[in-house]
Amino acid sequence: MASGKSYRRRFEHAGETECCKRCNCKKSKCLKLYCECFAAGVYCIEPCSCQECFNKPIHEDTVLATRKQIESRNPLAFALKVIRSSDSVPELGQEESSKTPASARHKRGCNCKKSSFLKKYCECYQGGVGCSISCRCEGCKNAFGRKDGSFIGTEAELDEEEAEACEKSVAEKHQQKIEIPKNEEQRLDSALPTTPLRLSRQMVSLPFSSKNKPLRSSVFSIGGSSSGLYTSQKLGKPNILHPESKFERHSQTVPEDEMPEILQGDGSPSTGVKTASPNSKRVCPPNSDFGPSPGRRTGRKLILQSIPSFPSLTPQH
DNA sequence: GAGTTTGAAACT
DNA sequence: CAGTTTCAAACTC
Repeated sequence: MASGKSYRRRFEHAGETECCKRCNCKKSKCLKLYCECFAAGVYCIEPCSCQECFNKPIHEDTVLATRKQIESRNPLAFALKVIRSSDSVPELGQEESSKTPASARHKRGCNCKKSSFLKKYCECYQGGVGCSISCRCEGCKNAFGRKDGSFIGTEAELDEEEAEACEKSVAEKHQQKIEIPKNEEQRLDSALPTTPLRLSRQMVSLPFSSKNKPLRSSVFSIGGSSSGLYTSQKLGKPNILHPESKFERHSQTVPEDEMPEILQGDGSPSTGVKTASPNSKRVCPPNSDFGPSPGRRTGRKLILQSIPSFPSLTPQH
């Protein structure tokens, strides 16, 4: 019920974004990071409202080339936006749901000036992680951790001067409107202040520390990876990702039963399952239809390249 | 649904 | 590296 609704809300976005991304690009041709699909490493699909889209299997060459270019400039461009800190998850896979340490941090940090971490404009907010030193945000009200490292709860924040300033303008206007969404708040409640908004399971990144096997990517490829991932089989070595990024990738989120599209740039030749359908039309994961089943961890995200591992088998439940 | 706001990405 | 422009999402009305 109530929670269900909130959940839904959240998932509505998440669903679109993660499951079947639907962009509305008009000028970027979906070949820039502006495009959510492209940024996520997936091809645009029917639901997208983009125009002059080049982010399609048909233009694979272009897509991969562009990706390469972007990555050459910023290797982390396609990496997860949120990464985990070192002391994160000692053991996840068991019950991370309630204890996800939000040591996760936004990769590059945000530069918010007006949203004060209170709106989705903030990438940290979107990722549900705390701001870090890398952030240059002003008046940050991130409850999961401010850039200076203070994770204090809301109380302290409010007192902060900077927050005050910002808060003034913002809060004044929406006073009760903004603030962290209720459903999230609830979660926070029981969790540590640094707990991520909701990526408990969604973005959980697996620390490779675990013994998870390097994982058999075959599984993914077999399963249904056929969808829209960029598989670079054409480019001999599209392996855009270097060992370096591997780290990040490792911490990718765990694909749920339904994995949309994985970016397999790793180039595993063996897994050249790319577009399975002749039409290359990609459909959203079957059972999920973004359906936010309250009881299930809807978490499914696309994974870039090497898919890490799956904690055994979704012990969640 | 149209218009505004916002901050990342891209460009210079 | 910093400033500006471009862009599409988030948000508001």
